[in-house]
Amino acid sequence: MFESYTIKDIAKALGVSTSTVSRALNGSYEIGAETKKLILEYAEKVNYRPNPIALSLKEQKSHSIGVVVCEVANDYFSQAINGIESIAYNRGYHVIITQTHESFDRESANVQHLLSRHVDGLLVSLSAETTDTSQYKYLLDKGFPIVFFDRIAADLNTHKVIANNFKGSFDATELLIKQGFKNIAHLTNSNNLLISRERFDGFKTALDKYGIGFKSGYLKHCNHGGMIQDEVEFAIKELLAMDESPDAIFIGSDRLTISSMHILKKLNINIPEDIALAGFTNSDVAELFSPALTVVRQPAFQIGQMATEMLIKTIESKWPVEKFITEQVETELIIRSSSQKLHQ
Amino acid sequence: MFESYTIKDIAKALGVSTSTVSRALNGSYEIGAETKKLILEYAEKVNYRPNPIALSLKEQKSHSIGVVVCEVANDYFSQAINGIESIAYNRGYHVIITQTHESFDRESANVQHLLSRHVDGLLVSLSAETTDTSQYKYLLDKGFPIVFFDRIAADLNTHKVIANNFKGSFDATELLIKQGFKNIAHLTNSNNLLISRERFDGFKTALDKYGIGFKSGYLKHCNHGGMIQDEVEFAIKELLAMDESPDAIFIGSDRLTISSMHILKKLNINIPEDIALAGFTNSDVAELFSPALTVVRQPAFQIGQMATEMLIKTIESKWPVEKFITEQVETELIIRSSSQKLHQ
DNA sequence: CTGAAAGCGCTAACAA
DNA sequence: TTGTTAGCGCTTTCAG
Repeated sequence: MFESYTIKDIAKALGVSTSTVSRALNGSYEIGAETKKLILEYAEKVNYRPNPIALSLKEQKSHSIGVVVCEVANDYFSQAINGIESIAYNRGYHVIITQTHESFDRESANVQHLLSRHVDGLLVSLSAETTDTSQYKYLLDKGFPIVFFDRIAADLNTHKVIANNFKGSFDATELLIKQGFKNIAHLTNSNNLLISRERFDGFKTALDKYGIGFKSGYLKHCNHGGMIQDEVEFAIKELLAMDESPDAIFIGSDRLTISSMHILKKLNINIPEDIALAGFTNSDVAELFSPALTVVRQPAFQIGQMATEMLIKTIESKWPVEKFITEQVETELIIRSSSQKLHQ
Repeated sequence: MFESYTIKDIAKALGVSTSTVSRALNGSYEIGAETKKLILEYAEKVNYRPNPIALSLKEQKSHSIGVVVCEVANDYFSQAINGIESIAYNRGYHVIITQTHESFDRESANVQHLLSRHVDGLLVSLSAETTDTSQYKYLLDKGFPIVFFDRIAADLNTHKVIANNFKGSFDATELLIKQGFKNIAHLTNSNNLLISRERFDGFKTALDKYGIGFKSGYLKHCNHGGMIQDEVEFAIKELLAMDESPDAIFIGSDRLTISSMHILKKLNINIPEDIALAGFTNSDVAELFSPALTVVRQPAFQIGQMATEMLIKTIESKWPVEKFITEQVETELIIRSSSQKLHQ
C-alpha cells in the first residue's frame, strides 16, 4: 500500500518497456489497444499511483503553492486558507502555509524558504511591518507567479484580490453616526498596510459626509497588528483618558477587534453604554458576545478561492501572463447591539 | 533567485566534478580543505539551495507529514495544527492537512491521497463515523509511522497523545453538582469515539459520587459531531421538552459547545437561569460570551507538538520502533458564569 | 583526495 | 506500435 508499484515493476511483470507503460498510463494514442488494456488492468489491480516526486523532478514543478499570512489562528485567515485548500486540493496542488507574525524579516525568510521548496507560486498577504516589496518585484519580473490577497502591494503589477474596504468602513461608520454617536475613534492596524489606509478613508469620508470633524487624537494605529497585547491596551487607555473621550470606536482589523473586546471587559467598560463598538472581524461567534458585536465581515473563504484560482491559472498558463486584474468583493455589515445608542 | 543553481552549475563553474561538490556541501571528510573552501564560498555566493525534490527522490522520503482531522475551522484543531507546524517546520518537514468532515469515506480517501503523495508519516485524529481502523493496522504492520492524537484508535499499537478526558469531564460535572444542579444532561459526540466514552465515564462517575442517578434520557449523542446543525438543535429541543427537563448541560465536544450556545440563544433560553452550561472547547473568546462560558480546555498546541515530535522520532528512527507510548496531558477547568447557580 | 557512473521514478525524443 | 536512451538534481559506491 505505501511501498507503491513503479512503472518499472509493471513493465517487468508484463514484459514490456517502461515507456510503453508510461504511454498506456498517459492515454497516448500511439499504443496498441491490446497492450494498453493489459497495462491499465494490471495497474488498476496493483493500485498503481504515479510517484509525484519523480514527476516534480521531471517537470520542474512541485505542484505546491506557498502561502504567506501573518497567522493562521485568526478567523479571517483560517477561513481564507480553507478557501485556498478547497481549490488547491481539487486542482492537485498542495499548500504550504507560513506565518510572518507581522514581522518583515520572517516574511522574507518565509518567501526564501518557500522558494527553496520550489513552490510553483505564491499567495501573499503582507505583514504589518512590510514596506519593502522589492523581493516580490524581483520575482514577478522573472515571471514567477504571485497573487496578493487582502494585504496587497499596490505598486506591483500582478493579480490581486481584495475586499471593498472603503465601503465596509464607510457603512459601519455611517451606522454609528446615524445611531447618534458623535465622537467616534478609529483603532486600526499599521498605516503601512493599504487596507488600513482604505479603511481609514471610508471612516473619514463618512465623518465628512455628516459634517463631523475628524480629530487626529481619535486615530490610533497598532503597528504590530495586535500581536502585542500591551500595544492595544495602551491605545485604548489613551482614548479613554482623553478630555473628550470617544463614545464609539470603529476598529479596522480582525485581531484588534477581538483584542479590544478582551481589554474593555478587563477594564470594566460597558459596551455600548460607556463606549460603542463596531469592527472588522470574521468571527463566527460575534453574535454570542456580550454584547453581540456589530461587525464588518469579509467573504474570506471566497477571497481565498478566487486568489487560488487566479494563481493556478497563472502557473498553468502557456504564455507569460501580462494582463493582471484586481478583483474586489463586497463586505457585509452585520448590525448587532454593540453599536446601539441607548437612550438614557 | 527562484531558478536556483544546481550542483552541476557549481561543478562546471569551478571545474570540478559534481560528486566533489556534493561532498564539500555535505561536509564529507574525504575532501581537500582547499577545494572544500572554494566550493563552499562559491555556493554561498550564488546562494545555492539543494533541490528538496531531487533529495526526496533519492532518499525515498518526502520530508512531509500528513495530517488527518475532521476540520481546521475548529479552535481545538487549529491550535493543534499550530503546534504541529511549529515542530515540523523546525525539523524540516512540511505538513499536508486534510479534512474528513466527520466522514469515514473521506477519511479513507485522505489517507490514500496522502500515501500517494508519499508522506513519511501520518498524524491522525479519527472521524466521528470511523469504526473500522483496519487501514491503519495494515500500514502499522508494514512499519509505516502513524501517531494518533485526541481521537485515537485504542486497539492499535502505536504512539498516542490524548488529554485526560475522564478527569476534565469529572471536574466539570462535579462543579455543576456542587453549584446545586441536580438534573444534568450530557450532550456529546458519537459513541464511536473513545473520547466520547471517556468523557461520559467522567460525567457518570461524578454523578455516582454524589449519589445522583443517571437518567438515560439525559444523554444525547450527535453522531455527526455537530456538522449537521439540525441534529444538535433536535437533541437540545428534546432535552428541553422532557417532563423533568435538565437544569444544566455538560457538553463533550468543542463544536457542539459552540453550536449549543448558538441554538440556545436562538431559542431564547437564558443561561444559566433557564439552563446552565459547561463544555469542552478551546475557544479563546469564551470569556466574552453572554454569559461567559465555563469550559474544559485542552492544551491543544502542546498536544500537536508532542504528537509531531513522536512522529518525527519514529520516522527518523534507525530501528523499527517496537515500544509505543501513550502520552496523557491534563485539561484545565475554567469556571465562568454559565455554570453558576443563581439563587432566586 | 577526486572523478566517473549508476540510480531514485518518470517522460519524451529518437530509433526501430 | 514499441523499445532504447537520456536526463531532471542529487548521493554514493567504485575506481583511479
